[in-house]
Amino acid sequence: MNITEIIKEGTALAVKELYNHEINVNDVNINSTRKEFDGDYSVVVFPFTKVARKKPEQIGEELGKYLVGKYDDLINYNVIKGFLNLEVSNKYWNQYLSQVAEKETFKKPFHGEKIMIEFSSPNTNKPLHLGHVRNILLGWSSSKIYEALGYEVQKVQVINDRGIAICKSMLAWQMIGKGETPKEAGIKSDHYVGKWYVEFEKLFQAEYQTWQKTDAGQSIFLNDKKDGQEEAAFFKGFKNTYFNEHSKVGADAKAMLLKWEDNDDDVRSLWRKMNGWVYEGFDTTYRNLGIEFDKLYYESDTYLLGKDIIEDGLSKEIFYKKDDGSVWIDLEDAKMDHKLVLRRDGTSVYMTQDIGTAEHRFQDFGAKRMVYVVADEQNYHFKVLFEIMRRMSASYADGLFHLSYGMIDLTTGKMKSREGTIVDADDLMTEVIEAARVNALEKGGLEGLEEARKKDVYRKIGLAALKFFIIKVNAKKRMIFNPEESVDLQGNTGPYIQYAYVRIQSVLKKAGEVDTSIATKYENLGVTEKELIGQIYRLDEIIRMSADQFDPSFLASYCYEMAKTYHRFNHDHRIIKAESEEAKAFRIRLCKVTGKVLQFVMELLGIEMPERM
RNA sequence: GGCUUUGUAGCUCAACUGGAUAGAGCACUUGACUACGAAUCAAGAGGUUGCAGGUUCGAAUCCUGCCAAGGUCACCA
Repeated sequence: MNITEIIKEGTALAVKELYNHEINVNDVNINSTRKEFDGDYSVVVFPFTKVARKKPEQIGEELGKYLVGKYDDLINYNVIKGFLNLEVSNKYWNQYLSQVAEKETFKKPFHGEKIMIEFSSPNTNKPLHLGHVRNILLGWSSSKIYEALGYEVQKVQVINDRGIAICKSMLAWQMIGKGETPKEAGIKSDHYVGKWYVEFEKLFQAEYQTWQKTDAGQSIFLNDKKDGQEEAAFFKGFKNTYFNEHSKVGADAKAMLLKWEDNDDDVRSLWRKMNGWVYEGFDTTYRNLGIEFDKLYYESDTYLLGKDIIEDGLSKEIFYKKDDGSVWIDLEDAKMDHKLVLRRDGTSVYMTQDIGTAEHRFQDFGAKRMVYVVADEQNYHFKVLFEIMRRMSASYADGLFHLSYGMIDLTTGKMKSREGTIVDADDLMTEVIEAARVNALEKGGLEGLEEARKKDVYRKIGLAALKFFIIKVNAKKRMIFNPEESVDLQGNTGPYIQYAYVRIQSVLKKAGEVDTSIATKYENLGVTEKELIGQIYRLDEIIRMSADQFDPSFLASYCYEMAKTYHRFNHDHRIIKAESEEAKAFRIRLCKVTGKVLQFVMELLGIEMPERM
């Protein structure tokens, strides 16, 4: 049994014996003792004042005396206000360290449970951007965390490969692309398709502007405008209607979508060609980011799913049909609205697809837990979806989870494609790696290394800076992205943690073979040494917490704290020329374990460690 | 307007889920390389936790009401 459990159980036992009152072990409130006081763990004694009918200080004394008397590993106590500070023996810490040093891995063995995690989910008409990067890092990291807890994880990407958006790119390319390929244009292929999407918007805007001046445009403006509305404001709001009802290119794009749905050979082959370009580009981006998927779902395969489930639900009276033939669900008793699930022409909407896809995936993989990594703008959608699945009595309904994250803002405001402020994922990676290269050359720590390995280190450092910068922020919160800070290499950053690891490797290399078996004879543990072991001790707890809340940011601050303690330890103590052989053996062991933990946790965050930097 | 999320140092974020004097980094001011890597360490300054009430031995955290910002309320995805 580990020390925190001993303290909790001992306290519960003490309360029972001393005050004749039963309490739940988990209700014992303990935390790490603050630095300014003596001790390792503190028990909060206020909750016992009622049952003991004594002052907190007196209860603290009595509990402290009881615990220290009963358990050898607790060697001292003091009471300050309502807090009982307990000191754990050096022997305990030292033995704990030797146990951890024996471990081959911190990963838990497979226990049979499965979890599916969907993330990234791009559209094929545009390249990946900063928003996707946050999504991907959260999804990837959550996958790694659940794997570490012994789950079988299925990493899934849904590709939104159909719809009006990709038709716009296709149409523009067909109209003015003259059969050009991305290779001929010298542009990364997903960016190339994105370029035609932008070209379409230009064509459309030009057409729209011209139309606004025509008699037809003016008469609609004069008839439909609200009182006192400016012409520019009116036409801004009218854009969608214009696209759907008046636009030539809009009609062409819609016609193309219909042809696509009719399986028209020419349209389908153009669609396959251009999506192929996009996938090629995405693959490169994913590879550079260091991530991969186990399975891809294409919306073109799944967009018709779900209708049969709606029929089934209709017969069970979970849904109802309106006079016009459209199908709805009434969620008012769950404090939501009525929601459409089938159009009056019988075609599906977004919700229908998601209902069908959930069932489809469950049949594919059989995971009771399915996680959707999607930005918080879709909170309501998922709330509705999960409620519907519950009412359909899906066996996995309670295992559905929306990993909702806040969107990223820039220091200058929101990212908007129309204003050209979208931060592109490929550009971003190039920039951070370049910044890492410039910095590494300045520091000169890589001299003598061959060029290919140097490049690998630049990549690891740059990506660490970028990934850590994003992942250290609580997933649920909206965050502000400052490009300059994202390439910072000092302070609370990925490279700071990498540097701790590199220092460890350097020490271990210089030390050579050291017999660590005498480490447990070392008795005078210093403050930073104890602190470091105390942090190692918390690894499982932090992983558990990140998993439960689907938030890797806990692990990010955990490794930052640990790296920081290591740097201080490294500064305060001599390792290779320690004051005794026991001290040296102990510190080498501490270095090894710290290095292993740091590497393990950073891997859960999707960040690689360099051996030098 | 309904529902919902957020508001903490000049800036970017923490605070282990109700515990002790609210902590880090950046930026700013100092100090430490003839020490195992200075991408480091040590120190200084910086706060009415949006505001006002309430619950509690104890509130940044829970409740209520305001204020501000975001999201969402499509037969879009």
